Amino acid sequence: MVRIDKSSFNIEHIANSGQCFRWQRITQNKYAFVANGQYTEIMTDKNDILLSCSPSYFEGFLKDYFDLSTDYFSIKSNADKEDAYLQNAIQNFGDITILHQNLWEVIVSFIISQRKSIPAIQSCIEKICEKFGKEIAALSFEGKNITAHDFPTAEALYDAPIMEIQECGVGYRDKYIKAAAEWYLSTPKEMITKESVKEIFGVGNKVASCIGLFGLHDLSCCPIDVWMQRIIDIRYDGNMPDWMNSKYAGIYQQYVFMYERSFH
DNA sequence: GCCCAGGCGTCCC
DNA sequence: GGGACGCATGGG
Repeated sequence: MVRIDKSSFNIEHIANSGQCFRWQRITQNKYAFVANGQYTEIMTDKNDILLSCSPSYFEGFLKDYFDLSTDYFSIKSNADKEDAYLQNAIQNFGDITILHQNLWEVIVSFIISQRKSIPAIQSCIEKICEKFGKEIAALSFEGKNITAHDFPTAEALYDAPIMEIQECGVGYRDKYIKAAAEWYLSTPKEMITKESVKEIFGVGNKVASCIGLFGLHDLSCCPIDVWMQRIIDIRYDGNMPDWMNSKYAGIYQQYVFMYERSFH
């Protein structure tokens, strides 16, 4: 078990942020997620956060996954003080970090995300993992045996019959997923950029921007989805605010995304 | 049943 | 370059 300082981030906000789809609530203050081929439980305990893993796993993977080395405090302090809407978003959701997720998982997840609600995306991805992902075993905080499924590899989805992918509720995106697997397996890793992912059939500007932000950790990426468009139209009177073109646009976008959704 | 969801490809101008 | 349209499916 690992105990860390809570002040850096809010697990409930991260779980509901729409950047990751495999964080599931177990109880009031406890979540579980699968990342890096491992099942981990995470919970709040007074002023700390507890993790159901070894210290070496935390140092070797989770510390980076949670993006604990980025200085979010200064990024938030540098946000435009004149922009009341952005400041309110930071006040309410500024405890979200941008996770370092697996690139392949992000590509597939955001291909699926198009024209789907977040709960629908989550259940869809869970079905894909159960069907094509390797089974993994782990222990809960209480020492109970847990079985979960890793996110499927590109090879697994490349080999999967398209009908079986379709059975996971992906709808017309089945062919996009196949195309992504083929592209990913045939493209050298160092050639993958927020621009080059648009070569994938089914990946446009918005999904590419999400891949850049969540999969490549390019914090300047600012995905313009229906919510951002609504915010530009309603909160900024049709004019794109400066922060959307700033170095840390992706982080501010995340806070604003959550803030605006909290009103609906 | 109805509406909409962290869009995209295609067609047309 | 931009606007209209169809798209599979599931949650609320």
